[in-house]
Formats: sequence, structure tokens, C-alpha cells
Amino acid sequence: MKLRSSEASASNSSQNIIESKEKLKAFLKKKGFKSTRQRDIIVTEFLKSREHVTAEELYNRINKKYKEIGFTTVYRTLKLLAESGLAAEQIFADNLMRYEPLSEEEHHDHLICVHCGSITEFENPKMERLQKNIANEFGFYIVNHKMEFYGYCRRCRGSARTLS
Amino acid sequence: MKLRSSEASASNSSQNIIESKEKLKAFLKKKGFKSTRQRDIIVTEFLKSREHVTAEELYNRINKKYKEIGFTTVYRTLKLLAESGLAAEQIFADNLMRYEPLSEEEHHDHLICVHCGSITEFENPKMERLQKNIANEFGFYIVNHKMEFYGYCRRCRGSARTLS
DNA sequence: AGGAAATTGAAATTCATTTTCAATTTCCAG
DNA sequence: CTGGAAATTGAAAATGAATTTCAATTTCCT
Ligand SMILES: [Mn+2]
Ligand SMILES: [Mn+2]
Ligand SMILES: [Zn+2]
Ligand SMILES: [Zn+2]
Repeated sequence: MKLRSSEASASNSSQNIIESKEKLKAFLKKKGFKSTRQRDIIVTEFLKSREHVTAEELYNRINKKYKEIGFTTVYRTLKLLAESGLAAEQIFADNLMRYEPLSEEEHHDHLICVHCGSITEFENPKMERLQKNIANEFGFYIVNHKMEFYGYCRRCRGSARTLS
Repeated sequence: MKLRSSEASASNSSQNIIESKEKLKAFLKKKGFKSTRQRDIIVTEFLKSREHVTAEELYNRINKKYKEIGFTTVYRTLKLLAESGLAAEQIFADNLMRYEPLSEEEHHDHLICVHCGSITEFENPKMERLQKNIANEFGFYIVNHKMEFYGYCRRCRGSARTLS
């Protein structure tokens, strides 16, 4: 199983950031959109930390350095990144729209600690296969899926009331 | 695999409804809450159709027969049912809180058709086992999980743009 | 029956998300 | 290089579902 936890790879390399920014530039050009200072700053800050941020969280982070950039622009830029395929939109149990950097076609699922809030990502081929099998039994053609485990991470297991 | 699709069992039997209403009555008593005409009507209407309704949908349905019952009461009664264990709260891709009748400790996952909106339910022991295995690899203790497949159901497959 | 406590329903509030709009910036055609 | 059409920005307003407030009403225990 390929592990891709937040803890394991806390941030994108500057090489990846450059690649992503070029990809965005191409997307903007293709769509007839414009490159701006704001977009550059927002995208840079977003890519720097591989997390699952809300627009507001990212705005607050950016606002410390760049007082002049507004929340709306951060919000719109994240939407733009999602459209361009550079970010994935995710909604977890708190029902807030979150964004995470996304390289290529990759898919992963999430383990979410209800105690400390940490999010661990994983990919599992067996799981993907089993999902297809289940769908087949129903004649269902899967376009995408959402799978989240909520519980206690390794460090927080001690805090769980009951352990089966 | 146990199939529990909406289509297969479109509604609760009147026997089940009676059982559920007794369970609710016990819950109310235990909590020092009161039995009311409104609660009785709302619960009856809710249990009659085994679906995934929003508070507003259920309110609209009830409002046709009972003009005097307000949205707020429907909303609060659904919350109450969730607390009592008679309903499960679910949020799908449209990000609206939905409620479905829930008997006992059962758990099931969902196949959601993005074309016609139909929801098919299933339980799969292999899946539950695999989920535990994955969690174990991360030292993660699962309290609950969420799994949804989005795609095209048997009837709507023809409408899918691309079939792999 | 009496009355404390819970319930009801309309209206107000909350809060994340999305839209509006006037001012500003980008960038291409000439 | 410009001029200016088109896109962008950011503050403020709007939206919409979820939740809370509050005065009037109902429940149900003595
Ligand atoms: Mn992720
Ligand atoms: Mn269901
Ligand atoms: Zn934890
Ligand atoms: Zn369908």
C-alpha cells in the first residue's frame, strides 16, 4: 500500500510547485484568463503546504503577509485550481469545503482522527478492485467515490473510550 | 451480499412502524420529553417511506395534509429521531442533511446515480473486513466510516458519456 | 384541576458560500 | 509602445440551509 500521509510528506518540493504553476498558466491561457499577482501568491501559498484547507484558512494564512489580498480572491482562486485539475475539493464531517493539491489523476482516501483532527491519506488497489466488483453486481458504473474512515489515529488510540 | 435497495423495499411495513413508534415513545419517556400529535404525525410520515429525505422535503409532504405543522417542528423531530437511534443522518454530494429510517445497529453504504438520483443501499462483509485491515496497517481504530459510489445505475448506464 | 416544564411555529439569526458591482488591472491588436 | 476591451479584484450584499429565539400553547405529573 502506498502511503501518502500528511505527516510523511508535509509539503511540495519547489520543483513540484514550479510544475504546477506552469500547468496553471497553461490552463489560464487556454481559457482566456489572465495571470495576476494575486493568483500567483495564492497558488504559491496553497501548494506550499499539502493540507486540506478551507478558503478561510488559506485566506488567514495569506492575510498575514499580504494584507491587500481579499478573501473573495482566495475563494475564487481555489475554485479555479479545482477546475484546472490542480486542486481537489473535499468535504469531511465538518461540512466545510476543503481544498488539497492534486497531482495528475491520482486518487486517495482518508483516515480522519476525530480526536486530533489529523488526516492520513492512502491508496489501496484491493479496495479499488473490490469497489468495482460491488458496483458490477448492481450493474452500476462508478464515476467517482468517496470513502472516509473516522476514528482514532495511532497516537490518539489511548483516548478512545472503547477499543474492540 | 445483502441487497437493500430503495427499489426493492420501498416502504416500512406497518408492523415496523408500530415497533419504531414504541421505541420512540420509550426514548421520549426516558429523556423526560413529551408525546405530541405533531411528533406522531411526523414520525409516521417519515417511517412510511424508506428514503433519504431532507427536513424540507418531509415538511413539504406533510404540509399537504397538515397545514398547521411547521417546518421547525419537522426539523426538530428528525434531529430527535437521529438522537434516539431511529434515523440516520446522511450528507451526500448535494451537501444537504438527509434522514433515513434506521433499524437497530445496521450499517450500509450507498450507490448514488448521478443521472436519475436513485440511491441503492448495500452491505458487504468483504468490504468491512478490508476496511479494518487497512485501518490496522495505520494503527487506526475506526469508529465509523462513510462510503459512497457516484456513477450511473443500471437503467442510466446508456446515458454515461464514456464507458471504460 | 393546577401548574411546572416541554413544545410549537413564526420569525430572526447564523454562517459558509456565492454573487454583485464599481474600480482596477491585464494584455492583445493595431 | 499604446488604447481599450475584457478579465480581475475586493468590499459589500445576497443566498440558503441550519439553528436559535421567544411568546403562546400543550402536555402530563401531582
Ligand atoms: Mn487528501
Ligand atoms: Mn441509506
Ligand atoms: Zn489523532
Ligand atoms: Zn440512474
